[in-house]
Amino acid sequence: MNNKQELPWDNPRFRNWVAVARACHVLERTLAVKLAPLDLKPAQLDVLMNLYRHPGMSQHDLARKLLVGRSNITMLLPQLETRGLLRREGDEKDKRILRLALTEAGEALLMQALKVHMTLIEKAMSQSTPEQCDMIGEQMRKIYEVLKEA
Amino acid sequence: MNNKQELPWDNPRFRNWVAVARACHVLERTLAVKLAPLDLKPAQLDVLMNLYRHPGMSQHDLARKLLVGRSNITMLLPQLETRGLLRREGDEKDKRILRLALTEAGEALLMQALKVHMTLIEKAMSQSTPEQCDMIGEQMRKIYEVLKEA
DNA sequence: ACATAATAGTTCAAAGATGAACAATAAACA
DNA sequence: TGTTTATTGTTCATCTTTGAACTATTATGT
Repeated sequence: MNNKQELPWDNPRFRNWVAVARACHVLERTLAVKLAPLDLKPAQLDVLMNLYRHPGMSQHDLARKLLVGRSNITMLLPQLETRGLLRREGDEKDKRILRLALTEAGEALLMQALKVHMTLIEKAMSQSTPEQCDMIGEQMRKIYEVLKEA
Repeated sequence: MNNKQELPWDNPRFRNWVAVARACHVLERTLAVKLAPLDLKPAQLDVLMNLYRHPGMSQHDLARKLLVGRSNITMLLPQLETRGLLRREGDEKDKRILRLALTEAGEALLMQALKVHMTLIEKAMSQSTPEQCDMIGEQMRKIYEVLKEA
């Protein structure tokens, strides 16, 4: 009964992934701090970003994009809608669907927030050469594809 | 009044970091699902892993390692202690400190959980060559160092 | 057409995370 | 020594996140 399997910490893949997770975590926390002056949380920024790129999205689409439950979206949107950052209007053909879009104010705030986000990411990714950076992105997209339907 | 700054999505660093964040997110969610049979959450697994590698840690040390608040640890530990997975005993010299260590049961459960975790990470990181994998880890450790004191 | 199944969004209760205020203890320093 | 400052862990109120149950609407199949 020897359950001394090869310990994960000796495995490069394991150690390297842990580094990825830690970098992600610390960047997320830092982003939260930097966004505080705009009264915006990372999750809310994610919403604004997706609506900017995909106006007319449904809540269900948004939830899938953000990898969260639909109820999360339901709880998240009213905060932003009350602040006049986005609009929700029912679809003509399918009365179940609410189509989402940014307002002028939402777009303006997004631009400010993106500056903050971009600055932070620049600080992080400028550690790597452009080639390294692209390679990292490429591998991560592969990982996403492999795991998303698992 | 042209606030059409260069859009982040055109910036490789931005797009590639987004890929990192997405990969992290989906792996974390998948891990949560795979750990469910063991009645263990990713956050709890993080605790067990750290206690295995650093027995005798204080709660404060643990919180710093996990990048969370001390109160978070206070809320997290009783669940595991009640299940007999870890011990908390006061330090002799400094009566403020509680020293943490895994029990036999805790170590056994950790080994099972690590198998699950490792399988998942293998699946993710086997997309990359060993060289790519090491490079990714190296860059991520740099990012962590740059951001952790920001 | 009609019954059944699937989908979009909401509600609600439970669990998690966060930060400020607090008690106990230790360290620093006059 | 005695006073002040720091540190450790806890408590508590608040905010998020989550998943299951629910309503309303559309799609499917007979």
